[in-house]
Amino acid sequence: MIQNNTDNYSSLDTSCKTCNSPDCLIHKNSSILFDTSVPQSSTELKCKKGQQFIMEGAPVNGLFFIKSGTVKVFRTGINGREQIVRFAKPCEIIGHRGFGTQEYYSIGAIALQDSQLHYFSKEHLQNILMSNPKFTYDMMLFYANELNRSENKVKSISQMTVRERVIDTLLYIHRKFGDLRGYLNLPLSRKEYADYAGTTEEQVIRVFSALKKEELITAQGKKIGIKDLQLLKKEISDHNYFLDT
DNA sequence: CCATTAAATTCAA
DNA sequence: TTGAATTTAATGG
Repeated sequence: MIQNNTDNYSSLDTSCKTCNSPDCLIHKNSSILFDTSVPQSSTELKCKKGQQFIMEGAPVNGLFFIKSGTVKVFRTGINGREQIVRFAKPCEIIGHRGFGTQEYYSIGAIALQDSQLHYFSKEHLQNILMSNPKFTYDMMLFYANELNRSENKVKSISQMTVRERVIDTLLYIHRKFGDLRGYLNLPLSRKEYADYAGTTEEQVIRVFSALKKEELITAQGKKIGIKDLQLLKKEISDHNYFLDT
């Protein structure tokens, strides 16, 4: 049973080969980003599963870009409750919120799997942003998307029922990470679903059980399968509409 | 929310 | 590969 592609870790190269996405911000602009004439324009780091690479309150020195693996971005509330802001996959940027004016991160980030990250210093990026409209435009699109999603999330948390928020979370994971052999391609604990949906673990379990009984999803352990995407979508769209990414 | 049990994962031999 | 140890899910108070 050791046939899974767990990780091809060894192949390190600065050109981002693993990523073929034409939409990838870094890929599209790799020639400037990895400018070899600028010393230490980027550094690569590996991050083990469960390792936190952004601490809340730490000073912002640059941006992270995910090369491989997945990451959760969260904010800690007053009573220690964790609010997961988003899940990020390869080609995405982490830590951009504090980029411009803010001095300290208001979020933390933890690798959900062993991950490889690129780190770009603030200075290097600022230079590029000033001189390269194409890159700046791509960044702006990224920010716009993030803002859109973030506004949407506020709405969903304030207006939707627990059940709807859990379904919304499932759909979000499904859209973003897809499924593999019928299961969502991202193993998350119930707690993590809860932290994203803004509920408790128990509530998530309850909703999952109900959905299982209604044959809308299947679940064994952390493997969640979407059985009836259309019905789930329908249930959400009654109250709300949702958007991508 | 907490305690209990069932189930699943990890780890080491 | 197996099963003991640890972690995680599920249920009921």
